[in-house]
Amino acid sequence: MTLEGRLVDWFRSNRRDLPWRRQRTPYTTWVSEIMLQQTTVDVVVPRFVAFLRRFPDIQSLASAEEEDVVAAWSGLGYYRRARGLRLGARAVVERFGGTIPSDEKDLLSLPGVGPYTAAAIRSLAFDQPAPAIDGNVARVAARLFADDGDVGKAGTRRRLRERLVPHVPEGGAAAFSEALIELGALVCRPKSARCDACPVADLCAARLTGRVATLPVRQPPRRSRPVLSARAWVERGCRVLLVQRPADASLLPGFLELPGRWGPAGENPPDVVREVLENLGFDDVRTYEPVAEARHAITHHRIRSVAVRADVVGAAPGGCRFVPWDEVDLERVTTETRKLLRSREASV
DNA sequence: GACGCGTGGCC
DNA sequence: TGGCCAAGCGT
Repeated sequence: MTLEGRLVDWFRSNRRDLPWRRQRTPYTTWVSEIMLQQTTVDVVVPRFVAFLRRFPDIQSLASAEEEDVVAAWSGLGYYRRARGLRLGARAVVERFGGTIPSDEKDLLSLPGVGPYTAAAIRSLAFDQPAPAIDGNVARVAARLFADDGDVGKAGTRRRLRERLVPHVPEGGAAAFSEALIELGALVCRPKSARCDACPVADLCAARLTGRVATLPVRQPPRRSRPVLSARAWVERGCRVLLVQRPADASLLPGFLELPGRWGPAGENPPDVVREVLENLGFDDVRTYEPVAEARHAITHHRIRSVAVRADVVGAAPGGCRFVPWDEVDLERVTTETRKLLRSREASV
């Protein structure tokens, strides 16, 4: 049987039951593909279901407030994706009469839709012969064709796509595209390729030349650096002091957090907290002992967060405010601060 | 083309 | 634990 025939057959009997496969529409495809960018399936599944409940169609998403869409994205990371999705929905309503386009150029004109997502929507939702090359498929194809180009480079991905396109079966573009993704996710794994379970192992050039373990080629990732994040824990009655990150911050714009800043690992948290509170405009800052600690990671940074209890005199200056505990909206708080709040809660 | 952008899980 | 990874995109 042909390569494509075996892949599609394998997919038919091995495909996972995932919510976006149950109701395959351009909208569900779009939302799920954006959520799945750099994000694992297990994390996405519950968030996808909740998001679809909250924004069941493109009109509801287009008319939603940005902060509500971002809140629905809470914990998924890469929040630009949420803002792009909402802007994209508005663009679809305004420019395409509310119908998600199937044309590649039209799709690429939507914010957050790049080569992968455009191909995914075209193939999965419209059955067009556009194999979607994500990390999984790049790995599968690099091994299948024994291509030793850097799969992180656009040129390599283009070449792999051109090698795959001739295999797209007539009337089976969606199954072919998704089968490649699924094979990469379930069988042709980065570390342990389960070639014994692979339907195309005997056609795989990497397998035939003993290079499965060394393909695909990719640039080594950058090293992560340790960071100390010192946070102020200021309570007043049943309220806690929070600041809102600037709307134009590149990292987590608009999110609420405990006042503080990142710094080198050697800094003294109480000193940093004092400095931060004084810079906010508070007088008579007193710091006490650390009350919560958490570990977090943001691309290339390993963060050790320490919350230091402090007292201040005077009203909250602009940009920060005392929020009643029962009104702290965890969906609008950074994950780092959420971890600190939870850690404190757990130890009380 | 390199870098910034989040997070959770796994070993 | 730290490194590595996961259905990328925008600049």
